[in-house]
Amino acid sequence: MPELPEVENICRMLREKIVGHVINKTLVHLPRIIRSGDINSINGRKFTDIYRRGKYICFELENDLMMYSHLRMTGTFLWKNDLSEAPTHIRIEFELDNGVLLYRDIRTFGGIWIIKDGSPPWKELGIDPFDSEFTVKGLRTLLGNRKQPVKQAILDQHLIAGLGNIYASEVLFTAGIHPLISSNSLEKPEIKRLHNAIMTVLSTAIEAGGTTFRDFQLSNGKSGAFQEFLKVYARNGKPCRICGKPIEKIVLGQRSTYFCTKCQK
DNA sequence: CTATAGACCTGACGGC
DNA sequence: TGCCGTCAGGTCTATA
Repeated sequence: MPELPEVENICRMLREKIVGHVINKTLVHLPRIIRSGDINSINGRKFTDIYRRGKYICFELENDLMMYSHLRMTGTFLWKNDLSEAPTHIRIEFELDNGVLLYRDIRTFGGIWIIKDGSPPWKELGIDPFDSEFTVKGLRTLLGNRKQPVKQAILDQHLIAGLGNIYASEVLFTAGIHPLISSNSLEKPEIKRLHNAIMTVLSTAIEAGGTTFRDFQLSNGKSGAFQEFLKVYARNGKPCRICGKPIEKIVLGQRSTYFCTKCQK
């Protein structure tokens, strides 16, 4: 499902379409997607901004009204000028004055929160890697407090918000760090490499339009391209792009984890 | 506090 | 063709 780069691309695409435009009508096909608030309270309101915090999408509307969304495994927002070719698995439709915003979600794990004058739906979301306060020193402090395997630590949204299962494996490969290494045993040079890898991998993935597996679609209905550049994720048994040794797959915290035993120590 | 398994869902794929 | 098990980009909750 969407991780930081995919969510960032969705926000960028939607910003051009929805900001400054009014929601005329909302159609809810699957009510349990709405986790809190009154969905109809957004009707007649204008979107004033859209941005991202970790993997959450934050839609800002007039009158201090916020709509938040988390896409979980299979959610996405699609933009259509009209519904002549309606996609499947549409759970919520937002009719704007200039087109239609669709919330699509196959497995229906995602959610939408409508919040008026209140706090966001998350509690204790970790630092976003693109926040200027995300520094090597800060990362060292975060990881120094955990003894769990570093792969699980960087997946923990309470520490860093945005990395998911694909990019966690990719980042550790780029940093040359073994996923099972205890988080608090990392030395300063490794933390620095890890910080650098997080920024490089995420930035590159964002520019590539994110990663597309199965039928994930960006808001323009298209796929990302980063799957072509993955170095370890879902490449078990295939040769490491650096040393040629077959990529290993293990299960860590019930999540598939991929790495090269030679390049990651 | 940690660590683990299960739950929430739908669909694609491989094996028999 | 069909049935069954496994797996999937995430996160929350219950249990030991």
